Amino acid sequence: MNNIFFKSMVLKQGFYHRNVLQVARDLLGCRLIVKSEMGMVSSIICETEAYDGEQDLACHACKGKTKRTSIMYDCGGVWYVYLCYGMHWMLNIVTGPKNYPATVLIRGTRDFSGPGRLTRNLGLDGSLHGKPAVPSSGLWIEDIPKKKSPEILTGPRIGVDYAGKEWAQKPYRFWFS
DNA sequence: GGGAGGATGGAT
DNA sequence: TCCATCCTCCCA
Repeated sequence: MNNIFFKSMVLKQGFYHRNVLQVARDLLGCRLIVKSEMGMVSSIICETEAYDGEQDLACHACKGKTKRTSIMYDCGGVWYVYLCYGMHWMLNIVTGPKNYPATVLIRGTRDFSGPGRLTRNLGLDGSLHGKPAVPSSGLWIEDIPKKKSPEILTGPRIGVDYAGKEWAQKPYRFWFS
């Protein structure tokens, strides 16, 4: 059965308090849900990237805690949204325990490819920054029971060559086959 | 206060 | 390959 209203479950905050690589994997196949005055829209997450702590030179927190990155030091389960190239909103979910800056970038869903187009099409922007991923915030994620585990592929993250060979090449991008 | 550059995407 | 477009961060 594919009855999402019957079987889907809002991801608990504890889901996000785990290792960022595990969260990035487990988010694949989950349903991202937006609720606004326009109604409710959802799409299955099919591509993510992990950014793992201050030692990760591709992670914004590699320069330490700043005004922009301070939200990454919160406990997992809140949205980290920032503007890229002056026009694209990037949607990330903070993961891990408090004071460990790690996030998962939601790069694409079944209906929208690319992190910039995803947010544009879903009408998401910086107003969500810092809010928790729960229904009352208007943006949250639900799990969908799967009959079998999907085959997950990994590869280097996109657009982070500046981070140096070691970190740019780590297989921190996850997507479906 | 200035300047460089960026977790993109669309046009050329 | 180029570039729109603007926020953040670093440096002076």
